[in-house]
Amino acid sequence: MTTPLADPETRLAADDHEALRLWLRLFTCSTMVERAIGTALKREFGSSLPRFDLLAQLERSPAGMRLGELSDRLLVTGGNVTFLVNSLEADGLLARKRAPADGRAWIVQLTADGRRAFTTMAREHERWIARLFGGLSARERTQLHSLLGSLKASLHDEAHAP
Amino acid sequence: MTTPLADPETRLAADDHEALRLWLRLFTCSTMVERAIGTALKREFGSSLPRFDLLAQLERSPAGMRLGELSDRLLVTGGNVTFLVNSLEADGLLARKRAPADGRAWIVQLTADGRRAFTTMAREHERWIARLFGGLSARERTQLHSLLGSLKASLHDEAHAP
DNA sequence: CCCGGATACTTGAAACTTCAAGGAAATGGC
DNA sequence: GCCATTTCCTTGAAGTTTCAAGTATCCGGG
Repeated sequence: MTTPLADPETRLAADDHEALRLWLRLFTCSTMVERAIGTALKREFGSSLPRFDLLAQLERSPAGMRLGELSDRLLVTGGNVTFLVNSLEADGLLARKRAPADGRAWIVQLTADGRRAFTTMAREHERWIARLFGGLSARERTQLHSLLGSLKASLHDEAHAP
Repeated sequence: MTTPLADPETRLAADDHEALRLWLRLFTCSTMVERAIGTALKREFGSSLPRFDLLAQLERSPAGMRLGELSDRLLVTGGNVTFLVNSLEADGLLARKRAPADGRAWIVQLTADGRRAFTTMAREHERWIARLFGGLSARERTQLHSLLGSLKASLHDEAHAP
């Protein structure tokens, strides 16, 4: 029997499988953390990860943010942002106001209640995250952060390439 | 000015933020890949990532698989598996049969159509994955795979700890 | 000014997901 | 054997997300 595993085609297939396993593992880790955090947010605060993430974006933007920008940052569709903003607005955690120079756009901004609610959740949230990633050493976390940075940059290029 | 950044409390807070940034990056990478693959699956085959993932599990288990096992592997609830299996069964891609020694359980298995459909999609899927992760060097992919392996193991411990 | 095309957001339908409750079957102690 | 408990799956309601289509507004060229 010859050495079938060394020919280019087979090697390419092997590379593909290797990337596939990498993706599967990335997906699993992300899902496990998502579920842990989502469950805890619901249990402790009756909230959810998407709601928390949206509030987190607003908290970083004291001047407020357009729905479209939220859509870009949260990596979800515009319709979903509308849904989430409506819900959070109904709960009094954020407020819409008209964009100054654009009659089509809205600016959303945390209310005092929203800031308070987010701060409370964020404190616990950080503890959960620190615990979930505490199984890795500081060095491992740094390496992982760096590698994911490269991946993110290359994914971004990829998305703008076609 | 003293060295406020070195006291234990501040250091802990800094660690928390560091873990938070790591989580944010992990989440972003995972979401970007998910959306790229999901969009392509819908565009090319009118399918979706959850459906593809379920078929992928079955393809690895020629003898078939219980719904509960699918639930564990896909990291989704039982109700969700029932929904997906019903849908894929209606499309003729998989078949239910009774579990031999357990009257409560079902075994689901790919049909010939299901295997054919999965194979077609999987070929393209691997290309997309290879392309999405192609921005990393082989060495980077290996390192990332290894670090995510550690994270996954520690998350698993964490989930069984309380 | 006005029109065609882009942009910002909303809407409604369908897909997906979770949760809680429930039916049927297995399991273990007695 | 029998009953309490657990396990496996299904169901129905509620919530979330996407997609495609629609409305209103802005922008640039004529």
